[in-house]
Amino acid sequence: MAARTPSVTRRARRPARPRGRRAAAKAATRERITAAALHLFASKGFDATTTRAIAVRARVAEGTVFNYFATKEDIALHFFEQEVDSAIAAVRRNARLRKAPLEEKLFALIQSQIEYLTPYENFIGAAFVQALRPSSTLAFSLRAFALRARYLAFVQELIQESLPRHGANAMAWAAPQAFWIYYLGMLLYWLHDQSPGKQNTLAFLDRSLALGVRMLRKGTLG
Amino acid sequence: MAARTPSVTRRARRPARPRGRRAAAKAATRERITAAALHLFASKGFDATTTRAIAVRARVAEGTVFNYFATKEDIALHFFEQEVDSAIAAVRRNARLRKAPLEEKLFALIQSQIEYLTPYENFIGAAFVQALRPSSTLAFSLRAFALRARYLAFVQELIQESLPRHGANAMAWAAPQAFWIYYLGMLLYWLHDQSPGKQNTLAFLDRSLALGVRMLRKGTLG
DNA sequence: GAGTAAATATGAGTACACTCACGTTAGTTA
DNA sequence: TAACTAACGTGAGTGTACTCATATTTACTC
Repeated sequence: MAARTPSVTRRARRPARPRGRRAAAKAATRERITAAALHLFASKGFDATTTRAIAVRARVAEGTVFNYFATKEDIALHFFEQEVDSAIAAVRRNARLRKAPLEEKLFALIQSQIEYLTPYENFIGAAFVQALRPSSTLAFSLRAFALRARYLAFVQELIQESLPRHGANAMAWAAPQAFWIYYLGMLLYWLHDQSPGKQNTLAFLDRSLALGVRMLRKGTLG
Repeated sequence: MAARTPSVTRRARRPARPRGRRAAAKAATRERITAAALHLFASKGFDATTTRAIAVRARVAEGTVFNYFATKEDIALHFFEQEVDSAIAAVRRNARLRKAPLEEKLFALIQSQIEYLTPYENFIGAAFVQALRPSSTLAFSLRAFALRARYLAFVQELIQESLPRHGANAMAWAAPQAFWIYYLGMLLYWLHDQSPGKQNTLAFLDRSLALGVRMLRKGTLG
Protein backbone atom coordinates (compact mmCIF):
# COMPACT_ATOMS: atom_id res chain seq x y z
CA MET A 1 0.00 0.00 0.00
CA ALA A 2 1.10 3.53 -0.65
CA ALA A 3 1.55 5.76 2.34
CA ARG A 4 -1.43 8.02 2.87
CA THR A 5 -0.20 11.32 1.55
CA PRO A 6 -2.74 14.01 2.34
CA SER A 7 -3.36 15.94 -0.82
CA VAL A 8 -2.78 19.65 -0.77
CA THR A 9 -4.49 21.37 2.15
CA ARG A 10 -6.15 18.25 3.69
CA ARG A 11 -9.67 19.58 3.43
CA ALA A 12 -10.84 16.07 2.57
CA ARG A 13 -13.30 15.60 5.45
CA ARG A 14 -15.35 18.56 4.40
CA PRO A 15 -16.67 18.58 0.87
CA ALA A 16 -18.07 21.74 -0.62
CA ARG A 17 -21.62 21.37 0.79
CA PRO A 18 -22.27 22.31 4.43
CA ARG A 19 -21.79 19.49 6.87
CA GLY A 20 -25.22 19.09 8.35
CA ARG A 21 -27.27 19.18 5.21
CA ARG A 22 -28.53 15.70 5.84
CA ALA A 23 -29.22 16.25 9.51
CA ALA A 24 -30.99 19.47 8.72
CA ALA A 25 -33.18 17.79 6.13
CA LYS A 26 -33.98 15.06 8.61
CA ALA A 27 -34.94 17.52 11.31
CA ALA A 28 -37.05 19.43 8.82
CA THR A 29 -38.88 16.29 7.76
CA ARG A 30 -39.49 15.32 11.34
CA GLU A 31 -40.80 18.78 12.05
CA ARG A 32 -43.12 18.68 9.02
CA ILE A 33 -44.54 15.38 10.23
CA THR A 34 -45.16 16.52 13.79
CA ALA A 35 -46.63 19.81 12.60
CA ALA A 36 -48.93 18.03 10.17
CA ALA A 37 -49.98 15.52 12.79
CA LEU A 38 -50.62 18.14 15.44
CA HIS A 39 -52.71 20.21 13.09
CA LEU A 40 -54.80 17.22 12.11
CA PHE A 41 -55.10 15.87 15.65
CA ALA A 42 -56.32 19.22 16.90
CA SER A 43 -58.84 19.72 14.12
CA LYS A 44 -60.14 16.21 13.57
CA GLY A 45 -59.15 14.31 16.69
CA PHE A 46 -56.74 11.43 17.09
CA ASP A 47 -58.78 8.58 15.68
CA ALA A 48 -60.14 10.45 12.69
CA THR A 49 -56.65 11.44 11.63
CA THR A 50 -55.15 8.81 9.35
CA THR A 51 -51.43 8.29 9.03
CA ARG A 52 -51.99 8.69 5.30
CA ALA A 53 -53.40 12.18 5.86
CA ILE A 54 -50.42 13.05 8.03
CA ALA A 55 -48.05 11.85 5.32
CA VAL A 56 -49.84 13.80 2.61
CA ARG A 57 -49.84 16.98 4.64
CA ALA A 58 -46.18 16.53 5.51
CA ARG A 59 -45.41 15.81 1.84
CA VAL A 60 -43.76 12.45 2.46
CA ALA A 61 -44.67 8.87 1.66
CA GLU A 62 -46.70 6.90 4.20
CA GLY A 63 -43.75 4.72 5.04
CA THR A 64 -41.62 7.71 5.89
CA VAL A 65 -43.84 8.58 8.81
CA PHE A 66 -42.91 5.25 10.34
CA ASN A 67 -39.23 5.85 9.79
CA TYR A 68 -39.56 8.70 12.26
CA PHE A 69 -42.16 7.36 14.66
CA ALA A 70 -42.87 3.77 15.57
CA THR A 71 -46.60 4.27 15.94
CA LYS A 72 -49.25 6.90 15.58
CA GLU A 73 -49.29 7.21 19.37
CA ASP A 74 -45.61 7.88 19.28
CA ILE A 75 -46.20 10.99 17.23
CA ALA A 76 -48.48 12.21 19.97
CA LEU A 77 -45.76 11.63 22.54
CA HIS A 78 -43.73 14.39 20.94
CA PHE A 79 -46.58 16.69 21.82
CA PHE A 80 -46.53 15.64 25.47
CA GLU A 81 -42.81 16.18 25.65
CA GLN A 82 -43.37 19.77 24.64
CA GLU A 83 -46.25 20.05 27.04
CA VAL A 84 -44.29 18.82 30.06
CA ASP A 85 -41.24 20.92 29.26
CA SER A 86 -43.41 23.98 28.81
CA ALA A 87 -45.14 23.46 32.16
CA ILE A 88 -41.88 22.90 34.03
CA ALA A 89 -40.41 26.02 32.44
CA ALA A 90 -43.49 28.05 33.34
CA VAL A 91 -43.23 27.12 37.02
CA ARG A 92 -39.47 27.74 37.10
CA ARG A 93 -39.93 31.10 35.44
CA ASN A 94 -42.56 32.30 37.90
CA ALA A 95 -40.68 34.31 40.54
CA ARG A 96 -43.72 34.77 42.76
CA LEU A 97 -43.97 31.02 43.23
CA ARG A 98 -40.42 30.66 44.45
CA LYS A 99 -41.29 31.07 48.10
CA ALA A 100 -44.90 29.93 47.86
CA PRO A 101 -46.16 26.85 49.70
CA LEU A 102 -45.78 23.51 48.00
CA GLU A 103 -49.43 23.09 47.16
CA GLU A 104 -49.39 26.33 45.20
CA LYS A 105 -46.44 25.22 43.17
CA LEU A 106 -48.06 21.90 42.36
CA PHE A 107 -51.31 23.63 41.53
CA ALA A 108 -49.47 25.98 39.20
CA LEU A 109 -47.71 23.06 37.57
CA ILE A 110 -50.88 21.15 36.81
CA GLN A 111 -52.82 24.23 35.83
CA SER A 112 -50.09 25.15 33.42
CA GLN A 113 -50.28 21.70 31.88
CA ILE A 114 -54.02 21.88 31.59
CA GLU A 115 -53.83 25.25 29.89
CA TYR A 116 -51.43 23.86 27.36
CA LEU A 117 -53.66 20.85 26.73
CA THR A 118 -56.95 22.68 26.47
CA PRO A 119 -56.97 23.37 22.72
CA TYR A 120 -56.15 19.72 22.08
CA GLU A 121 -58.66 18.13 24.38
CA ASN A 122 -60.16 16.01 21.60
CA PHE A 123 -57.00 14.30 20.73
CA ILE A 124 -55.66 13.97 24.25
CA GLY A 125 -58.63 11.96 25.31
CA ALA A 126 -57.81 9.38 22.71
CA ALA A 127 -54.04 9.45 22.60
CA PHE A 128 -53.05 9.96 26.18
CA VAL A 129 -55.26 7.40 27.74
CA GLN A 130 -54.26 4.97 25.05
CA ALA A 131 -50.70 5.33 26.24
CA LEU A 132 -51.63 4.06 29.68
CA ARG A 133 -52.21 0.58 28.38
CA PRO A 134 -49.50 -1.77 29.56
CA SER A 135 -49.66 -3.40 26.16
CA SER A 136 -48.95 -0.11 24.50
CA THR A 137 -45.46 0.06 23.11
CA LEU A 138 -45.53 3.71 24.02
CA ALA A 139 -46.17 3.06 27.69
CA PHE A 140 -42.86 1.24 28.04
CA SER A 141 -40.84 3.11 25.48
CA LEU A 142 -37.64 4.74 26.58
CA ARG A 143 -38.91 8.11 25.50
CA ALA A 144 -42.06 7.82 27.57
CA PHE A 145 -40.07 6.55 30.52
CA ALA A 146 -37.65 9.42 30.24
CA LEU A 147 -40.46 11.90 30.00
CA ARG A 148 -42.17 10.64 33.13
CA ALA A 149 -38.84 10.58 34.95
CA ARG A 150 -38.17 14.18 33.98
CA TYR A 151 -41.58 15.22 35.18
CA LEU A 152 -41.36 13.38 38.48
CA ALA A 153 -37.84 14.60 39.12
CA PHE A 154 -39.17 18.12 38.90
CA VAL A 155 -41.97 17.28 41.32
CA GLN A 156 -39.43 15.75 43.69
CA GLU A 157 -37.38 18.93 43.37
CA LEU A 158 -40.37 21.04 44.38
CA ILE A 159 -41.02 18.80 47.36
CA GLN A 160 -37.41 18.94 48.51
CA GLU A 161 -37.42 22.70 48.20
CA SER A 162 -40.41 22.99 50.47
CA LEU A 163 -39.81 20.19 52.93
CA PRO A 164 -36.01 20.07 53.13
CA ARG A 165 -35.78 18.37 56.51
CA HIS A 166 -38.13 15.57 55.62
CA GLY A 167 -35.71 13.41 53.64
CA ALA A 168 -36.36 10.47 55.91
CA ASN A 169 -40.09 11.04 55.79
CA ALA A 170 -41.96 7.76 55.54
CA MET A 171 -43.86 9.05 52.55
CA ALA A 172 -41.15 10.94 50.75
CA TRP A 173 -40.05 8.02 48.61
CA ALA A 174 -43.61 7.30 47.54
CA ALA A 175 -44.64 10.87 46.92
CA PRO A 176 -43.61 11.18 43.26
CA GLN A 177 -45.21 7.86 42.39
CA ALA A 178 -48.36 8.85 44.19
CA PHE A 179 -48.29 12.17 42.44
CA TRP A 180 -48.08 10.40 39.10
CA ILE A 181 -51.22 8.38 39.79
CA TYR A 182 -52.88 11.49 41.10
CA TYR A 183 -51.94 13.35 37.96
CA LEU A 184 -53.33 10.64 35.70
CA GLY A 185 -56.56 10.53 37.65
CA MET A 186 -56.75 14.29 37.46
CA LEU A 187 -56.41 14.23 33.70
CA LEU A 188 -59.13 11.63 33.37
CA TYR A 189 -61.35 13.73 35.56
CA TRP A 190 -60.58 16.83 33.52
CA LEU A 191 -61.33 15.07 30.27
CA HIS A 192 -64.75 14.07 31.50
CA ASP A 193 -65.50 17.28 33.38
CA GLN A 194 -68.54 18.93 31.80
CA SER A 195 -68.80 21.86 34.22
CA PRO A 196 -68.36 25.34 32.71
CA GLY A 197 -64.71 26.24 32.48
CA LYS A 198 -63.90 22.87 34.05
CA GLN A 199 -64.51 24.46 37.44
CA ASN A 200 -65.02 21.13 39.10
CA THR A 201 -61.55 20.02 38.15
CA LEU A 202 -59.92 23.18 39.44
CA ALA A 203 -61.87 23.05 42.68
CA PHE A 204 -61.02 19.45 43.26
CA LEU A 205 -57.38 20.13 42.39
CA ASP A 206 -57.21 22.90 44.91
CA ARG A 207 -58.70 20.97 47.78
CA SER A 208 -57.01 17.66 47.13
CA LEU A 209 -53.56 19.20 46.77
CA ALA A 210 -53.98 21.05 50.05
CA LEU A 211 -54.90 17.80 51.70
CA GLY A 212 -52.10 15.85 50.06
CA VAL A 213 -49.45 18.32 51.06
CA ARG A 214 -50.73 18.37 54.62
CA MET A 215 -50.35 14.62 54.69
CA LEU A 216 -46.85 14.89 53.36
CA ARG A 217 -45.93 17.38 56.08
CA LYS A 218 -47.20 15.06 58.77
CA GLY A 219 -45.22 12.32 57.12
CA THR A 220 -47.82 9.62 57.20
CA LEU A 221 -50.70 8.24 55.24
CA GLY A 222 -52.81 7.23 58.21
CA MET B 1 -110.55 -9.56 4.18
CA ALA B 2 -112.01 -12.69 5.75
CA ALA B 3 -112.80 -12.57 9.43
CA ARG B 4 -110.18 -14.22 11.55
CA THR B 5 -111.69 -17.62 12.26
CA PRO B 6 -109.51 -19.63 14.58
CA SER B 7 -109.14 -23.09 13.08
CA VAL B 8 -110.13 -26.07 15.12
CA THR B 9 -108.61 -26.03 18.59
CA ARG B 10 -106.91 -22.64 18.30
CA ARG B 11 -103.40 -23.96 18.84
CA ALA B 12 -102.25 -21.61 16.13
CA ARG B 13 -99.86 -19.50 18.21
CA ARG B 14 -97.85 -22.53 19.13
CA PRO B 15 -96.57 -24.69 16.35
CA ALA B 16 -95.13 -28.10 17.05
CA ARG B 17 -91.60 -26.93 17.94
CA PRO B 18 -90.95 -25.46 21.36
CA ARG B 19 -91.45 -21.73 21.58
CA GLY B 20 -88.02 -20.46 22.44
CA ARG B 21 -86.00 -22.46 20.00
CA ARG B 22 -84.78 -19.31 18.31
CA ALA B 23 -84.12 -17.42 21.52
CA ALA B 24 -82.30 -20.41 22.91
CA ALA B 25 -80.12 -20.65 19.83
CA LYS B 26 -79.40 -16.96 20.08
CA ALA B 27 -78.41 -17.21 23.70
CA ALA B 28 -76.26 -20.21 22.93
CA THR B 29 -74.47 -18.39 20.14
CA ARG B 30 -73.86 -15.40 22.35
CA GLU B 31 -72.51 -17.65 25.02
CA ARG B 32 -70.22 -19.43 22.57
CA ILE B 33 -68.83 -16.09 21.46
CA THR B 34 -68.16 -14.76 24.95
CA ALA B 35 -66.66 -18.06 26.04
CA ALA B 36 -64.40 -18.18 23.01
CA ALA B 37 -63.36 -14.57 23.48
CA LEU B 38 -62.67 -14.96 27.18
CA HIS B 39 -60.57 -18.06 26.60
CA LEU B 40 -58.51 -16.33 23.94
CA PHE B 41 -58.21 -13.06 25.86
CA ALA B 42 -56.94 -14.90 28.91
CA SER B 43 -54.45 -17.03 27.01
CA LYS B 44 -53.17 -14.62 24.38
CA GLY B 45 -54.15 -11.19 25.63
CA PHE B 46 -56.60 -8.70 24.19
CA ASP B 47 -54.59 -7.35 21.29
CA ALA B 48 -53.24 -10.69 20.10
CA THR B 49 -56.75 -12.10 19.94
CA THR B 50 -58.28 -11.46 16.54
CA THR B 51 -62.00 -11.27 15.99
CA ARG B 52 -61.48 -13.89 13.32
CA ALA B 53 -60.04 -16.28 15.91
CA ILE B 54 -62.98 -15.61 18.19
CA ALA B 55 -65.38 -16.37 15.36
CA VAL B 56 -63.58 -19.58 14.43
CA ARG B 57 -63.53 -20.81 18.00
CA ALA B 58 -67.19 -19.93 18.45
CA ARG B 59 -67.99 -21.66 15.14
CA VAL B 60 -69.70 -18.64 13.58
CA ALA B 61 -68.84 -16.33 10.70
CA GLU B 62 -66.80 -13.23 11.43
CA GLY B 63 -69.75 -10.99 10.78
CA THR B 64 -71.86 -12.81 13.32
CA VAL B 65 -69.58 -11.67 16.12
CA PHE B 66 -70.54 -8.12 15.25
CA ASN B 67 -74.24 -8.94 15.23
CA TYR B 68 -73.86 -9.63 18.93
CA PHE B 69 -71.25 -7.07 19.96
CA ALA B 70 -70.57 -3.69 18.42
CA THR B 71 -66.83 -3.83 18.96
CA LYS B 72 -64.15 -6.10 20.28
CA GLU B 73 -64.04 -3.96 23.42
CA ASP B 74 -67.70 -4.53 23.86
CA ILE B 75 -67.13 -8.26 24.19
CA ALA B 76 -64.77 -7.47 27.03
CA LEU B 77 -67.43 -5.39 28.74
CA HIS B 78 -69.49 -8.52 29.25
CA PHE B 79 -66.61 -9.79 31.33
CA PHE B 80 -66.58 -6.68 33.50
CA GLU B 81 -70.29 -6.94 34.07
CA GLN B 82 -69.75 -10.38 35.51
CA GLU B 83 -66.80 -9.13 37.51
CA VAL B 84 -68.68 -6.26 39.14
CA ASP B 85 -71.74 -8.35 39.89
CA SER B 86 -69.61 -11.04 41.40
CA ALA B 87 -67.78 -8.58 43.66
CA ILE B 88 -70.99 -6.93 44.84
CA ALA B 89 -72.51 -10.31 45.57
CA ALA B 90 -69.42 -11.41 47.49
CA VAL B 91 -69.58 -8.38 49.79
CA ARG B 92 -73.33 -8.76 50.31
CA ARG B 93 -72.94 -12.44 51.10
CA ASN B 94 -70.25 -11.89 53.73
CA ALA B 95 -72.05 -11.77 57.07
CA ARG B 96 -68.95 -10.81 59.04
CA LEU B 97 -68.68 -7.59 57.08
CA ARG B 98 -72.18 -6.47 57.85
CA LYS B 99 -71.22 -4.54 60.97
CA ALA B 100 -67.61 -3.89 60.01
CA PRO B 101 -66.30 -0.36 59.52
CA LEU B 102 -66.70 1.21 56.10
CA GLU B 103 -63.07 0.94 55.11
CA GLU B 104 -63.18 -2.82 55.60
CA LYS B 105 -66.19 -3.15 53.36
CA LEU B 106 -64.59 -1.09 50.64
CA PHE B 107 -61.36 -3.01 51.01
CA ALA B 108 -63.26 -6.26 50.67
CA LEU B 109 -65.05 -4.95 47.61
CA ILE B 110 -61.91 -3.99 45.76
CA GLN B 111 -60.00 -7.04 46.89
CA SER B 112 -62.79 -9.20 45.61
CA GLN B 113 -62.64 -7.46 42.27
CA ILE B 114 -58.90 -7.85 42.08
CA GLU B 115 -59.14 -11.55 42.84
CA TYR B 116 -61.60 -11.99 40.04
CA LEU B 117 -59.41 -10.06 37.64
CA THR B 118 -56.11 -11.70 38.51
CA PRO B 119 -56.19 -14.55 35.99
CA TYR B 120 -57.03 -12.09 33.24
CA GLU B 121 -54.44 -9.45 34.01
CA ASN B 122 -53.05 -9.54 30.48
CA PHE B 123 -56.22 -8.71 28.81
CA ILE B 124 -57.47 -6.25 31.36
CA GLY B 125 -54.47 -4.08 30.90
CA ALA B 126 -55.38 -3.65 27.28
CA ALA B 127 -59.14 -3.74 27.29
CA PHE B 128 -60.06 -1.91 30.43
CA VAL B 129 -57.81 1.04 30.02
CA GLN B 130 -58.87 1.27 26.41
CA ALA B 131 -62.41 1.74 27.63
CA LEU B 132 -61.42 4.88 29.51
CA ARG B 133 -60.88 6.79 26.31
CA PRO B 134 -63.58 9.38 25.83
CA SER B 135 -63.49 8.55 22.13
CA SER B 136 -64.23 4.96 22.90
CA THR B 137 -67.76 4.01 21.97
CA LEU B 138 -67.65 1.73 24.95
CA ALA B 139 -66.91 4.48 27.41
CA PHE B 140 -70.20 6.20 26.65
CA SER B 141 -72.27 3.19 25.83
CA LEU B 142 -75.43 2.67 27.80
CA ARG B 143 -74.18 -0.66 29.01
CA ALA B 144 -70.98 0.81 30.38
CA PHE B 145 -72.86 3.69 31.95
CA ALA B 146 -75.30 1.32 33.58
CA LEU B 147 -72.48 -0.82 34.87
CA ARG B 148 -70.71 2.10 36.50
CA ALA B 149 -73.96 3.34 37.95
CA ARG B 150 -74.68 -0.07 39.46
CA TYR B 151 -71.24 -0.20 40.97
CA LEU B 152 -71.35 3.30 42.41
CA ALA B 153 -74.85 2.82 43.76
CA PHE B 154 -73.54 -0.10 45.74
CA VAL B 155 -70.67 2.00 47.07
CA GLN B 156 -73.14 4.72 48.01
CA GLU B 157 -75.21 2.09 49.78
CA LEU B 158 -72.21 0.99 51.84
CA ILE B 159 -71.47 4.59 52.76
CA GLN B 160 -75.04 5.29 53.84
CA GLU B 161 -75.05 2.12 55.94
CA SER B 162 -72.00 3.25 57.83
CA LEU B 163 -72.52 6.99 58.02
CA PRO B 164 -76.30 7.28 58.17
CA ARG B 165 -76.46 10.71 59.78
CA HIS B 166 -74.12 12.33 57.32
CA GLY B 167 -76.54 12.81 54.48
CA ALA B 168 -75.86 16.53 54.41
CA ASN B 169 -72.14 15.93 54.60
CA ALA B 170 -70.30 18.30 52.30
CA MET B 171 -68.48 15.38 50.73
CA ALA B 172 -71.25 12.84 50.53
CA TRP B 173 -72.38 13.83 47.07
CA ALA B 174 -68.85 13.64 45.72
CA ALA B 175 -67.86 10.44 47.43
CA PRO B 176 -68.96 7.95 44.78
CA GLN B 177 -67.41 9.98 42.00
CA ALA B 178 -64.21 10.28 43.97
CA PHE B 179 -64.32 6.57 44.66
CA TRP B 180 -64.62 5.90 40.94
CA ILE B 181 -61.47 7.85 40.18
CA TYR B 182 -59.76 6.21 43.10
CA TYR B 183 -60.80 2.81 41.79
CA LEU B 184 -59.46 3.51 38.32
CA GLY B 185 -56.19 4.75 39.73
CA MET B 186 -56.01 1.68 41.90
CA LEU B 187 -56.46 -0.60 38.92
CA LEU B 188 -53.75 1.18 36.98
CA TYR B 189 -51.47 0.87 39.97
CA TRP B 190 -52.30 -2.80 40.31
CA LEU B 191 -51.63 -3.47 36.64
CA HIS B 192 -48.18 -1.97 36.92
CA ASP B 193 -47.38 -3.33 40.36
CA GLN B 194 -44.39 -5.67 40.08
CA SER B 195 -44.06 -6.47 43.79
CA PRO B 196 -44.54 -10.12 44.77
CA GLY B 197 -48.19 -10.90 45.24
CA LYS B 198 -48.95 -7.28 44.38
CA GLN B 199 -48.25 -6.43 48.03
CA ASN B 200 -47.71 -2.79 47.25
CA THR B 201 -51.19 -2.45 45.88
CA LEU B 202 -52.79 -4.11 48.90
CA ALA B 203 -50.75 -2.04 51.33
CA PHE B 204 -51.58 1.17 49.56
CA LEU B 205 -55.24 0.15 49.37
CA ASP B 206 -55.35 -0.46 53.08
CA ARG B 207 -53.78 2.81 54.10
CA SER B 208 -55.48 5.03 51.58
CA LEU B 209 -58.94 3.66 52.32
CA ALA B 210 -58.43 4.25 56.02
CA LEU B 211 -57.44 7.80 55.29
CA GLY B 212 -60.28 8.36 52.85
CA VAL B 213 -62.91 7.08 55.22
CA ARG B 214 -61.54 9.23 58.02
CA MET B 215 -61.90 12.23 55.75
CA LEU B 216 -65.45 11.24 54.94
CA ARG B 217 -66.29 11.00 58.65
CA LYS B 218 -64.96 14.46 59.29
CA GLY B 219 -66.98 15.61 56.33
CA THR B 220 -64.40 17.73 54.64
CA LEU B 221 -61.57 17.53 52.20
CA GLY B 222 -59.46 20.24 53.81
C1' DG C 1 -15.51 13.36 -11.31
C1' DA C 2 -16.39 8.31 -10.31
C1' DG C 3 -17.22 4.96 -6.96
C1' DT C 4 -19.10 3.47 -2.45
C1' DA C 5 -21.72 2.39 1.52
C1' DA C 6 -24.84 4.02 4.59
C1' DA C 7 -28.84 6.82 5.46
C1' DT C 8 -33.25 7.88 4.00
C1' DA C 9 -37.55 7.72 1.12
C1' DT C 10 -40.89 5.07 -1.18
C1' DG C 11 -45.41 2.74 -1.97
C1' DA C 12 -47.23 -1.81 -2.80
C1' DG C 13 -48.28 -5.24 0.47
C1' DT C 14 -50.25 -7.34 5.02
C1' DA C 15 -53.27 -8.18 8.82
C1' DC C 16 -56.67 -6.37 11.26
C1' DA C 17 -61.42 -4.54 13.05
C1' DC C 18 -65.52 -3.70 11.30
C1' DT C 19 -69.54 -3.24 7.37
C1' DC C 20 -73.10 -4.64 4.39
C1' DA C 21 -75.81 -6.76 0.77
C1' DC C 22 -77.57 -10.96 0.48
C1' DG C 23 -78.79 -15.81 1.70
C1' DT C 24 -80.96 -18.91 5.14
C1' DT C 25 -84.08 -20.23 8.67
C1' DA C 26 -87.54 -19.89 12.57
C1' DG C 27 -92.00 -18.47 13.44
C1' DT C 28 -96.50 -17.29 11.88
C1' DT C 29 -100.82 -17.25 9.06
C1' DA C 30 -104.00 -19.33 5.87
C1' DT D 1 -98.60 -27.90 3.58
C1' DA D 2 -97.44 -23.60 1.44
C1' DA D 3 -96.39 -19.02 1.55
C1' DC D 4 -94.75 -15.02 3.90
C1' DT D 5 -91.98 -12.03 7.17
C1' DA D 6 -88.61 -10.84 10.22
C1' DA D 7 -84.66 -12.42 12.58
C1' DC D 8 -80.36 -14.20 12.01
C1' DG D 9 -76.03 -15.84 9.68
C1' DT D 10 -72.65 -15.18 6.14
C1' DG D 11 -68.22 -13.92 4.00
C1' DA D 12 -66.42 -10.90 0.54
C1' DG D 13 -65.41 -6.13 0.88
C1' DT D 14 -63.49 -1.62 3.06
C1' DG D 15 -60.43 1.47 5.35
C1' DT D 16 -56.70 1.56 8.44
C1' DA D 17 -52.09 1.22 10.93
C1' DC D 18 -48.00 -0.61 10.09
C1' DT D 19 -44.04 -3.54 7.29
C1' DC D 20 -40.55 -4.37 4.05
C1' DA D 21 -37.98 -4.94 -0.17
C1' DT D 22 -36.35 -1.77 -3.18
C1' DA D 23 -34.99 2.83 -5.08
C1' DT D 24 -32.90 7.22 -4.26
C1' DT D 25 -29.91 10.48 -2.07
C1' DT D 26 -26.04 11.97 0.75
C1' DA D 27 -21.39 12.03 2.57
C1' DC D 28 -17.32 10.70 1.79
C1' DT D 29 -12.77 8.63 -0.54
C1' DC D 30 -9.59 8.36 -4.22
